[in-house]
Amino acid sequence: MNNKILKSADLKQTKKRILILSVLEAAPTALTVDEIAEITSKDTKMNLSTIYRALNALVDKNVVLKTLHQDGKTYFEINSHTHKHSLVCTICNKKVIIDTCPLEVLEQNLTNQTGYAITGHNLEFFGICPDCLNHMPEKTI
Amino acid sequence: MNNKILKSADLKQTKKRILILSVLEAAPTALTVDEIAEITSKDTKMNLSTIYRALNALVDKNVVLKTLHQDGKTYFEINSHTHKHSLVCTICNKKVIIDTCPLEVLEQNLTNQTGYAITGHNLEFFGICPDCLNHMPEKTI
DNA sequence: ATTCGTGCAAAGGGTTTGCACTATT
DNA sequence: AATAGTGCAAACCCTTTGCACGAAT
Repeated sequence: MNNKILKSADLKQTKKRILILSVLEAAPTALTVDEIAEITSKDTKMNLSTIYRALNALVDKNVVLKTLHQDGKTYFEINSHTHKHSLVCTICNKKVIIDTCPLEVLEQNLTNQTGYAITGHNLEFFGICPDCLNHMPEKTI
Repeated sequence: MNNKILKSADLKQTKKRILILSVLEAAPTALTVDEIAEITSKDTKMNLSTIYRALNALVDKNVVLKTLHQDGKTYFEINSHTHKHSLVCTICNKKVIIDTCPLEVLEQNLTNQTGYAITGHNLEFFGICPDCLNHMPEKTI
């Protein structure tokens, strides 16, 4: 199946790209290059530039989505076209997926008001997760 | 007035910090360090690290907000506490400010669902502005 | 006088790129 | 055989940091 994705994206089907795609497909959330490297390393060693290049090729083909998060790292995920956002703990980085996106309506309004053809958006929530709240000294809350 | 901000933030009132603050206050939108350097250079030369350090000190005091955008640059703006988002043209980077934030309601729901204490969010819209739409060859639309 | 801000140059982290080599088609 | 992918090391961009000097309290 990943073969099909690569074929229709006009990319050669290499073991490494197939592996990267399968990792992204199995992931419940967007991953960084380091995370992908960590996961794939159990299977094959590959250079970070290989991962970057494979991902960027897939991004160009619109198979994968690329988003820069507030932690300074770029996250990659399969473009499922069913669009989700996340809520990240600013202390431990634990992440929860939000599966409703309330922004489509707003986008239509924005188009009407600004004339922009809106092609996407990026939304991240920040907060402190229940665990970190519990382990936090009183005075810092 | 900027003196007051600095004083109440427990920061020494230097010409450079006062200048940086006045630039941020005059700006209609969040600025990068380069933009701030460009503007302030008409007045005083200052090292980029000075700007970074001044801004980060103000961020620590919650006077200034810091956000990493999808272009890989960090944007700074006065924390007006009246919270806004932007719509950025992916071609020419022209930016429109959106002054309604529809997310506070959503945040409350998220808190109930996840137990996270939500401390903020980051939202950027992307699109193509009317000018760029006009100058665009048909086939690329 | 003390404390903190600043300039400079160097380092840092994440990402990209040039080149020679290897694999896929 | 031709084309595209990969590893390696170096370069890149933006941001941060150490240190010596200078300015604000």
